[in-house]
Amino acid sequence: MPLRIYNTLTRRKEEFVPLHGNRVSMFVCGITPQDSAHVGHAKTYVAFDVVARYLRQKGYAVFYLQNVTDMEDRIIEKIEKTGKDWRDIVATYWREFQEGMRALRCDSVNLYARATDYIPEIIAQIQGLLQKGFAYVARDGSVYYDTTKYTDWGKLSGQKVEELRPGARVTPDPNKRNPADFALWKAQKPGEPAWDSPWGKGRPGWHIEDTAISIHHLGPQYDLHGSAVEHVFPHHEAEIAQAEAFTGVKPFVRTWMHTGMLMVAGEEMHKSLGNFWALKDALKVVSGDELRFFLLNAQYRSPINFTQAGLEEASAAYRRVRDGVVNARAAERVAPASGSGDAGLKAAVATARAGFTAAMDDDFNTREAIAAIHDLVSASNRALEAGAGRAALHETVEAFREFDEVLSLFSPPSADADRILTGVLDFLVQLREDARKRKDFATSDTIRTRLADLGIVLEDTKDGVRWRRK
RNA sequence: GCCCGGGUGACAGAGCGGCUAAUGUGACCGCCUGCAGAGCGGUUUCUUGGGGGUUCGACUCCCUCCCCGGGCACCA
Repeated sequence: MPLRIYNTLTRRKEEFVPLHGNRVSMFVCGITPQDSAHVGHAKTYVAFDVVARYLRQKGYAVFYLQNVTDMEDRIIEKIEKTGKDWRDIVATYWREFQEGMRALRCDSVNLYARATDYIPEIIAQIQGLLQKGFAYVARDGSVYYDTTKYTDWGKLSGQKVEELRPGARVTPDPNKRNPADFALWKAQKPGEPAWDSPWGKGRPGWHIEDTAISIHHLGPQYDLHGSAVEHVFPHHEAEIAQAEAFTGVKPFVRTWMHTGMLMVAGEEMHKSLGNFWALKDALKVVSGDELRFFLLNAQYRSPINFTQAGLEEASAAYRRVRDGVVNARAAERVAPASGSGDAGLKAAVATARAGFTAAMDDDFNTREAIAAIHDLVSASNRALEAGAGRAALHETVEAFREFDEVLSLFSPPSADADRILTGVLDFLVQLREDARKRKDFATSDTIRTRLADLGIVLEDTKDGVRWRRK
């Protein structure tokens, strides 16, 4: 079955066909490290992590590029507020972002490209736009894109220039010829970090780094560009205008993907609303795996409401799935050759695989994919009660592994650590079993209590004792 | 005002032209159990925002109204 992706450019789900054979180039707008990353960032990057993983599982050679806006207005504001060097600000929040990404298992990006490492490419692109007449130099040495010269302006967002309300949220820059124009290069103001350019000292505008970086690495046309919906206009509109004017190749990007917003208690998350959730604070309330599950428990284009109740529900559902997987793995180790639950379990594996693939092929519907996993967990639990054989359990465990290759929710963090832990626990479980046989419940309960304190839960079943992380 | 999304059981959230409308959470009952936990079985609740239309048939397509979220020129 072909993979279909909702393309913001055409407002339809389209069959995904890469430009160059099985190679896929994808670019996702990265962060500006000027403050703590928040749960909204997490939602977007978890979504695209899964996109990259699924494409790779389908056999595509994916190059996933993400930029880092390490010089921008908000960083300058931060300099003014804190008096710190911009490099320190960037380094601090970048480290924090990476820690967050690690906790969320987002590790599929091939290259994080920093804007300030691409000043020559940015300048070259601005020069090209000036030569082709799509840009002009203002009196202060800033360079602006002339949106009146670009006839496709608005094709991504469906906006018409004349219907927009200039200054609805931001005061128009007086240097611009038209309010729609946007800065390609910003002239230095006293004390600001700056780089040399043909127009004097200054720094890149917000939109130009993305096209300079992505065209440099991915070429004048590529497969996927992702970000959150809030960026459709003006940011992505500006990118299209820059790239297509500069290279003459249309469309700049074949498929534009946009994630839905994260809301807090039904409202947009904003510092000013006092409902801001930094990723690092959220990770104090839930584990990275639980948060990842929570975020994937909705299709990526849907908005998600970040609430305590929602998190608790996701944690409960997450544990059910994880424990089901852990129990199937444990049972496989000790399973007999065959069992009465085998036929049903094998059928359930086939159904779950088909369901998972169909869901993911339909615009990365992780919610439905998770439903398929739930079904297999139920079937596996049932089979465990009825008695399941090694082969059927192996297939089940293998299916879970395949699903986890994409969703990355419950694979153990380290195979080696897991092996040692398994050995130690097997030993303790044996000691406890001996005590129970002697009816020495004081000893057996002490072992269980102490392990529980350490976050390991022991469960007695008719097939023996199972353990799992709390 | 204009441009996008969306409104489905107690809650979260799929399905988007045709079988009793997934799945999970919650609640309740039962089974299992030294105790506990998890699991299993069962029950609980939706005719799909309102109205109109197309069709043999619509949650699913079209029109209209209401409501919610996002964007409207430097937010992932």
